[in-house]
Amino acid sequence: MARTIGSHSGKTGPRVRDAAMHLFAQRGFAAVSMRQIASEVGVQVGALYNYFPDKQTLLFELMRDHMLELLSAIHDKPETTPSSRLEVFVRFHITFHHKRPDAVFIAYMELRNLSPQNFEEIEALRRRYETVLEDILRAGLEANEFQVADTKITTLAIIAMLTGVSSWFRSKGRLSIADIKNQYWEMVQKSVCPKY
Amino acid sequence: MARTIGSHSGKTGPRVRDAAMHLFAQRGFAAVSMRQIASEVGVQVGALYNYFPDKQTLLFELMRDHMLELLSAIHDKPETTPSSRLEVFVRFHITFHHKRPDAVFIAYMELRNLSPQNFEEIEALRRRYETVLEDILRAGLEANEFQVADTKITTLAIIAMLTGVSSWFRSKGRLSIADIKNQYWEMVQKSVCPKY
DNA sequence: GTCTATAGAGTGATAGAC
DNA sequence: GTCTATCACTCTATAGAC
Repeated sequence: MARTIGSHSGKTGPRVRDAAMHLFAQRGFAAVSMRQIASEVGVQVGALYNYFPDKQTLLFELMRDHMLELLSAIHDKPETTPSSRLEVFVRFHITFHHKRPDAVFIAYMELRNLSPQNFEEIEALRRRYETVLEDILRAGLEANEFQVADTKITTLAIIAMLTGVSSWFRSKGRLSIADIKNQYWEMVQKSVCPKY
Repeated sequence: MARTIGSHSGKTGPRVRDAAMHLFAQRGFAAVSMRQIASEVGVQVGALYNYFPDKQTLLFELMRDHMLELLSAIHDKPETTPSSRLEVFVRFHITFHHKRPDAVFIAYMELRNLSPQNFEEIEALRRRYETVLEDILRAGLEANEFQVADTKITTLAIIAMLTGVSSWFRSKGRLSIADIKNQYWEMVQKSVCPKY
């Protein structure tokens, strides 16, 4: 939309981030120009540089904020049973990612467009998240509630499976997100169960 | 490498494809220029256009050939037991994808850089592959060998889990690809098992 | 089949007016 | 805080020489 000249009460920053998030998710970081972002927001390209020093930093901040939100939203309760902790994790992961399809897509697809230093920072956050799940699996292993050959591999396998939901789930589809959560929880539960 | 002037016995085509595959996988389609591909091969940019009409077609052909190879390599045997067919599928998927990390990466990451028409063609091939697994799950369900709530969801969940291996497996790592296959097969097997 | 040269458009980022 | 104008490149793709 065309805008008139002048200040607009400090709302441009969030609007730029929203527009960038959406465009990056849809077309990819490298394929989106600063002019396209500006046009989506309704400002000229020069105005964008009031909110970040360059395009790389914009990408980094979107990814970092997403990971920090993820980490601050997961609340594992080590005092409960491993099986219950695992169920909470599975349902949380699907819910959280389902609400932020653009951010999820960017976090998984644009890692290679980060500068080496920014990449390291995002990777560290991702590893922290994986550790939450791995701790649950280890606790279940020690309590003989789970049977897994290798907690690290199982962690990566479960996260890959759960995150995959974002790539195909459409809310107009045959199944509700509640159905999906139930089914994924059943699959995960069985996959870590001791063989009978 | 610098090259001298003249023809080079028809080997440039494959070399261009290899270079493009590697560069696209590493940096992303949109971030790689025709000049970078030419430089990697050791020719000037104009020479590339002897082998494809434009950059979009180059990407499409890489993806299409990968999917066709995948489809021609999977040999499901409907006359054997569902459990055996599933094991063959799991091991095949990991093996095939493990041997072609660049092609796998491109096939999953660059879908949005395809023109709508090319996208449809690749999607159709991907669905054909998914159907192989879904048929196995349906057979197992009918034979009461498997218990799955929804064969379509389970198909997508298993493929996401298996394909995830490519994103973290490094041959120098702690576990061999044979270990990985065994562990993934155990997880998949348990996840579709009837509850005891 | 490959080269050089170039057309024509687009890129990220900055300077200075308002 | 946003605008306009611009710098200095880079991009894909093509034409025509060899």
